[in-house]
Amino acid sequence: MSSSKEVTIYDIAEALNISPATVSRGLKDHPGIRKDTKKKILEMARKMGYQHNTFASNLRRKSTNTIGIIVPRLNSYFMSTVIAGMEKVANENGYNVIISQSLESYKKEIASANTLFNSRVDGLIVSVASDTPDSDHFDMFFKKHIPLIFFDRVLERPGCTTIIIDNHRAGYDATRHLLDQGCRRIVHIAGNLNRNVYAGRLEGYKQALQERNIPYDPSLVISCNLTEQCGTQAARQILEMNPRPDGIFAANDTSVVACMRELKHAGIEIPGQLGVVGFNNDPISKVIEPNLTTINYPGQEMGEIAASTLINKITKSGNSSLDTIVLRHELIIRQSSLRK
Amino acid sequence: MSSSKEVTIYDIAEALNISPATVSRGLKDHPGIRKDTKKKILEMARKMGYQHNTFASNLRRKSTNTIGIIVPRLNSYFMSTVIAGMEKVANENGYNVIISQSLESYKKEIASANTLFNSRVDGLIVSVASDTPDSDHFDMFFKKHIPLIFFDRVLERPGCTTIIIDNHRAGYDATRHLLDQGCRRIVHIAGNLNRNVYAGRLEGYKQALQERNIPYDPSLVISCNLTEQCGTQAARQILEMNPRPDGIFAANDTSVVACMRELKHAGIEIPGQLGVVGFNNDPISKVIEPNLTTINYPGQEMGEIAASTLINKITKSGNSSLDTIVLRHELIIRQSSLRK
DNA sequence: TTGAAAGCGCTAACAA
DNA sequence: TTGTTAGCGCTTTCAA
Repeated sequence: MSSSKEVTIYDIAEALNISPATVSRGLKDHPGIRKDTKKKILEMARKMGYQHNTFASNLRRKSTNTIGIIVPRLNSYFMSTVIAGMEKVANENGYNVIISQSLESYKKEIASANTLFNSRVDGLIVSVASDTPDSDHFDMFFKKHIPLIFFDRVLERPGCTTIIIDNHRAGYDATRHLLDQGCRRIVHIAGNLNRNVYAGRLEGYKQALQERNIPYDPSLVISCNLTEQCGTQAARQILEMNPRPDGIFAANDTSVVACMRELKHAGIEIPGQLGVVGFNNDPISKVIEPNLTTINYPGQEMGEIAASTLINKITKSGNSSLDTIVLRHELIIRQSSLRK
Repeated sequence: MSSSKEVTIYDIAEALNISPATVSRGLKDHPGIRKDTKKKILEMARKMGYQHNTFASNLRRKSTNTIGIIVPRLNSYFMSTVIAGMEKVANENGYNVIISQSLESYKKEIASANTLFNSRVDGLIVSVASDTPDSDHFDMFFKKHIPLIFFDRVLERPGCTTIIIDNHRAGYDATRHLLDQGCRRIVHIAGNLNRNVYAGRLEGYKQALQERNIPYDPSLVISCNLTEQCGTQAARQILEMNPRPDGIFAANDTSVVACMRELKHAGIEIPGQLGVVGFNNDPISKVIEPNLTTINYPGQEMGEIAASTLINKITKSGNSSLDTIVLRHELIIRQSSLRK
């Protein structure tokens, strides 16, 4: 495809009348090479337009300095900050990243895992799709002792570090806040309950109710895929409920924002008739009116920690004892929930 | 790092008592290999846990079947649909993609370009950062005849296909619509005017004004980085203007949504006192109240076309005559601009 | 501090 | 239809 030939270390070696081995060493920061030799090599390399050949190097070294990332989707504020954090730490440590979206599909996640495996990534960071049933498709990584880290939407897998927030506690905090605001019939819009994040939030919801001696009513839990459509539909269900709920705690902002829109259309007053709390602190939460009370958690930091933990595992291949890293979250109170 | 040895085609060859070359051919869809031989090979490969070594293959073939993508940011709805489209087409054609965010920084864009160049991508798709002054950092790609395609935020560069919408026309449509709604003093919130997309939208704005014999007033153009902060600040500027503007056309939704919030806080009625049109049809445009009139354009399709055009260039390395591909856009009218 | 030489795993030209 | 063989460009061990 390319017309001009590639410049190799052999060409440099020849031009300088030294050996390729020396050139190879000079191009890196190999200890035990004379300073002026190194300078000569670097200069000549620049002059000749030398370009390091990653493949040859990877092939030889059997390591790629590349980290694979698989996420459900890129298009949320949360995810993009997570990935920015990962890229930052990775680059600082001389790693590249390959990003792959599963688009919430188990099938595509398998394909991504295979591709990244074949690309010989040195490590993998994953947040799983909503319908991923198990972690079998990552077996190949475990077999080859390629470190794998889950974040946010994690799977249980021994020896596999996970980075999460305390979803149970966050769900509790959110629900508790609604209760404190006088809500008694609180709908929970949940995601796929096979996912830790959504199961945890639901458990927190239950616990908060229990503490106030409010019986758990499964008919108030609407489990869906947390899309806009799902939120709209949830609103319709809520409107049909009798007696009408007086609160909503949703497992993400996107769905509940759509839900609020629909409810407002139907003439429901928020927070007057119905207090609302979301999850994620998506920028949208500051746009919807009334502004949405929501749970914030640190995406960038989560990404940075995931990447640095992974790189640690890659380099010190001894098994670290760290199994679960839990980051802080916080309830951000805005108007949508303030009934007092 | 990995403990177990890799299975190579030699191992398979040995196990089957055939030559490595045959194994290599069997593993692909090489024409002229007996069906049962091929079947044998594939079975044995599976049994032995063979894994294709991309590096060796790339090294040998001097091509990577990988496409590089550089974009300013991942976290917009538009960008994530673009990338989904690219991934789709790429995968269908046996290509992988490597995505890199410039985070709107020229410096980081250079770094990304270098990395992708060293990764020997077969082609590159770019939407440039807002402060990128020229395309010199892509020279290496041109020199090696590695096809490069710009989309959305493009640079002028002969021989380089660009995929865009008609920003001039879109800006015209948006402004024209506001004029039709009776606006006379229209503020334009613009991005960096060195970028084609923002320059074009401004030109369209000017043309629409001219057609109605409204003199162009530069003090009504607020050029910024189109972030939320920028929108908020724009609102403050607008509030100080005397006489007060009666319309806003913004080059993206994010900024103008923040701007609307601030204006509403200040008691301005939208669209009554001030009609608003955004750009992008971000999901947020359906959340803000009143819902935002905006320009929609097809992200997924743009991504698909970019990828397929690029792959075409890679494979048929003859220079296609296509220079610019212009996709359709449409004005989506919602309440924020309806003053009649 | 430098050099010689082997080989990472694969592919493709050529031969059979 | 299959096999032989020669590298792709780099790193690294061992020797000097």
